[in-house]
Amino acid sequence: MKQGINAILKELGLKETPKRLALLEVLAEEPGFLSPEEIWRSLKVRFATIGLPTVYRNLEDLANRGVISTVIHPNRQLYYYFCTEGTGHHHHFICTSCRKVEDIPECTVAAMAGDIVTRAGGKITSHIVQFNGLCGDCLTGPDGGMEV
Amino acid sequence: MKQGINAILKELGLKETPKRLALLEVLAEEPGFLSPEEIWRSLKVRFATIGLPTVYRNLEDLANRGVISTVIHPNRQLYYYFCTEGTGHHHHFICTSCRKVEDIPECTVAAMAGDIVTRAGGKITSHIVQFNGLCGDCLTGPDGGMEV
DNA sequence: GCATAAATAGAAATGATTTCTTTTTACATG
DNA sequence: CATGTAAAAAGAAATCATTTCTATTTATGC
Repeated sequence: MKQGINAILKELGLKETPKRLALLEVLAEEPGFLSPEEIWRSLKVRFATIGLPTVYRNLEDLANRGVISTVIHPNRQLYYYFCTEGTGHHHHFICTSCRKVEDIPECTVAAMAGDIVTRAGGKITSHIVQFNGLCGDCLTGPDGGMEV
Repeated sequence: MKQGINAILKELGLKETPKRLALLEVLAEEPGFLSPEEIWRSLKVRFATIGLPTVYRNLEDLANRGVISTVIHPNRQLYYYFCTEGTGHHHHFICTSCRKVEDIPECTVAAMAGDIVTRAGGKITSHIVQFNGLCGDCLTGPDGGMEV
């Protein structure tokens, strides 16, 4: 597994720093999602000095490159998860109690809910389905997609 | 329209305060989504004294009761939108440029994207599809769904 | 080994959101 | 119409996740 991570970092042009590797190990060993602060606390056991900004920076970098994935919690905090499904874009079902993460195959939204319950046997309390982008006017208009 | 709002508030057991009514008017007249602070600035024109906490409190109350809906922006801020579709649960396509909000009917996720582009003529840059809930273990386990 | 760009520490700033306490107000009731 | 009461609001302050900044350190190619 460590070989795999090394190779991934090399591919992405990221340096193999001890802290970055440790951060990935922490995430890889955790079955559920973790908050930046939790990861930081875990890393402080191994490293006398490690700053929270370092954790945030690495998490953001790795998420942007698709190595790890983000979890939007109902409490609006950001959590991170090492997804074994690889870097392909897909969706998740998270348990807000034990933090387990299950992959969701593509299917009808309504059917998705039913499918999740069938396979995981749980209960869905809420879901977020939202598409972001530029509408036709903004795509072709004079200001051509300026972010607000 | 004002009659409608009055009736809605009465139904929900909310008092018809001038500021709450004005807040709803601001949202109703706005075609896109607004941030709490933008709403606050708009209301300060009409009210010499109105606190930002008042705006936050009202927005949260109204959203919890389904009168207005929330928009999760990629920047992780919370925006609000007066949805003319009524209180039924459905999904949105938001334009991050002009803030237009379009309703999404239920259909396949992949098809949804295509459908949105067909009807709105825009470009989808990202989307969030995430189900939240309790997995089977947590639902039936000893701690029976304690939130983490 | 050395140069260099990337990565980090540590402190500080940011900024959305919430909390707290006191005062005001809507409205049901008499 | 007066009034008691619980909801609503003001205003100030706190919270807290996240980001920014500058100086220092480190991984890696040559």
